[in-house]
Amino acid sequence: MICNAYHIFFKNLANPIKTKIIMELKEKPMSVSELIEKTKIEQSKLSHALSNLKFCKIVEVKQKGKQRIYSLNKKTIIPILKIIDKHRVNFCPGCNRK
Amino acid sequence: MICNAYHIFFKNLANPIKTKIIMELKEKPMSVSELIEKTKIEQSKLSHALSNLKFCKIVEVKQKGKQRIYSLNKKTIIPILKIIDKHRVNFCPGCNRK
DNA sequence: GGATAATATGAAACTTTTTTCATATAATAA
DNA sequence: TTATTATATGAAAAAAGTTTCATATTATCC
Repeated sequence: MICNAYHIFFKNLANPIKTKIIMELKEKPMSVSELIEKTKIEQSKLSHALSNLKFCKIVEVKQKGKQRIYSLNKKTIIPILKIIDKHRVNFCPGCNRK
Repeated sequence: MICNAYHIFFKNLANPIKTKIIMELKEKPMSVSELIEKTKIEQSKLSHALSNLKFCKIVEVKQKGKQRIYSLNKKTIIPILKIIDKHRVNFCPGCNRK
């Protein structure tokens, strides 16, 4: 997997688990255990997902003792989420319901 | 399929055929036959792809005689593509090679 | 109305992603 | 240096997405 095409990057956003992680990390950097607790996503699944997100530099990691603290690349992700929010309001009015 | 989650929208961008279509429509609105000619994507494949893009309002269609003219929702898509271009320059320097 | 051109659709086959599960690794504490 | 906690990894199974192919639809021209 090489991140040299748009679609590789977007695969990370095209998956509900990965967007859930992103939403959580939007709040603050977190260790994996904290993410597990907040998202209720199973450990190994989370780990696989984080590994993809890291690959495309959507998140980055720092070691802190036994823990790894993941943080969001806000510079890229926040503006994208904003565009989608707008898109839904403007073009998918029916789509905003749960 | 309901477009009420980020990841549904992004599925459209997470696929090389769909991004190819987007790149083509960035230039100008086009009929399906014109898209076939430019992209060399097979008719039915193109049609399926366009149907998803349309669903999420990434493209829209207008009938013109027998033809259907597809056009890109530039308001949403152009800014997103720009963000990714920046992202690659800033965070994935190794990823820009073909 | 029938023929033709342009595009869409449905379903099965195929491919790619995700999930699961068992196990590995790495850091710290005892 | 062993035990424990935190996280990662690989591979097979399961699920989801894409392709293919045959056929349907729709608009126009005759």
